[in-house]
Amino acid sequence: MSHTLGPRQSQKQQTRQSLLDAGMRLLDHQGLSSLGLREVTREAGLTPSGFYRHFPDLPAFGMALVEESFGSLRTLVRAIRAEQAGPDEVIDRSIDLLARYVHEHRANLRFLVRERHGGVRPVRQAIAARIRQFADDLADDLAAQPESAGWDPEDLRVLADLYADHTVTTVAALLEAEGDPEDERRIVATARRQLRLISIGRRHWLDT
Amino acid sequence: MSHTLGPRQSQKQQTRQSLLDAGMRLLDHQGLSSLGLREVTREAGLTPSGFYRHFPDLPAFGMALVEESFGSLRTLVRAIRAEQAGPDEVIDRSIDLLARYVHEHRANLRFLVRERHGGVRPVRQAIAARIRQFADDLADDLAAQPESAGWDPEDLRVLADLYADHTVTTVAALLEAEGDPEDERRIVATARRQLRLISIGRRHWLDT
DNA sequence: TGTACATCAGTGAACGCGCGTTCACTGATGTAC
DNA sequence: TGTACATCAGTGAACGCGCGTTCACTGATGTAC
Repeated sequence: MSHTLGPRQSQKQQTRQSLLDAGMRLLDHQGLSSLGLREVTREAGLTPSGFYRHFPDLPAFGMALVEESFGSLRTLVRAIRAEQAGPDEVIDRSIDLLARYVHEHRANLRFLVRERHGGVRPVRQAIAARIRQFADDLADDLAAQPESAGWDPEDLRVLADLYADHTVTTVAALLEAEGDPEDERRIVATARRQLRLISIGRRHWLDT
Repeated sequence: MSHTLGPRQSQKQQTRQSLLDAGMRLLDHQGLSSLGLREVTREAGLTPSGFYRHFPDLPAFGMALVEESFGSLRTLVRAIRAEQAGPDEVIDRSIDLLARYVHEHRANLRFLVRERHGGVRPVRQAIAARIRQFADDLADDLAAQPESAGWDPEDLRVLADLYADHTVTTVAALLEAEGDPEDERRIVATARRQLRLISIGRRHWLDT
């Protein structure tokens, strides 16, 4: 029995979303651990006490922001996994994809990069777990490729970690560029060459 | 005309240092932007108002912590530069060095890794500048090596960036291990293999 | 060396302020008949 | 369809609290003679 939400429910959901949006907006300029409840409700146009109709407390709000940010990342991860680790043109396409995503989901990515080593432990752990999952998936993808014939599974995992860390580092660098096209081009070009160097290393890994 | 500091001066310096130490202790569990003046003076055993005999305000205290942390890093950077980017045993020694430094300067490194993408812009910029300087120096070192004959200087700079970013990533991973020997061994082994893969890529870079 | 005055690191009280959280409330939406 | 009661998202006042900063002070250290 599906039915559309009544005006009450849908209005509530909208308010909840406006709180999350306000939080993300404020987190562009500050860390999660210095984000205040009154600050968020002020930005969202809600009474401080109204906050408690949507979240039990401030830490829960922080975790909701993590969920929200990862949600927006799912398609990026899927797209990268579909492309990663082939010949040069695939590298080029992956990096372009990354650069485009940084433009479209700047706030979410900045939040994740910042809080990855931030002051709130549960948030840090949640982010680490997702990145580990990404590397695990990448290792599976690599194992399925013909270039990986004869590879020790552990070595493949090490390679996947290197790709994953490199991706995170590149995202962080692109964010730091603050949209400056010159900086972005330089970062993209650097990332490309680094991936190329890694794939050369991969090609000759079993030579010795 | 050199003369030892009188009791007043030396006591003042000692108090200043105890404020910095207290700050570093507190920053193990939280971000700079949520660090409070009263919190710091309480931890240091000083009156809140006494703080102003040593720092004009809280942001200045934050920058002093950056200075302090980089000071402890200088010898690490020098040691890594002396070793970096040769045959396998040199890779091994560099990584061991890194792991040792993480143990000895945990608080300083955690602070830098955390605030590298943290909420305080001047701090972020100061840290980025130092890492860039590290990569610049590394590029110079690489250029002086015989393996770099025939290399485009830009490619060398890209390689140096890869080494620098990899170093930072490894430090962050070691910090996350929280001293657990099992985790640390795994991280060190992974970092070693990744550096080896990169050096293989470097060896065959000019082949194509 | 002894004395009289200056310096200044650290104290403790006071300030105004914004914080997170609680509570009784209001009034639009939902439900039962 | 109309009516009477229940629900509950959002309000606004109030609370106790710790914050950063100021200020006049104290008493040990420094200096001049």
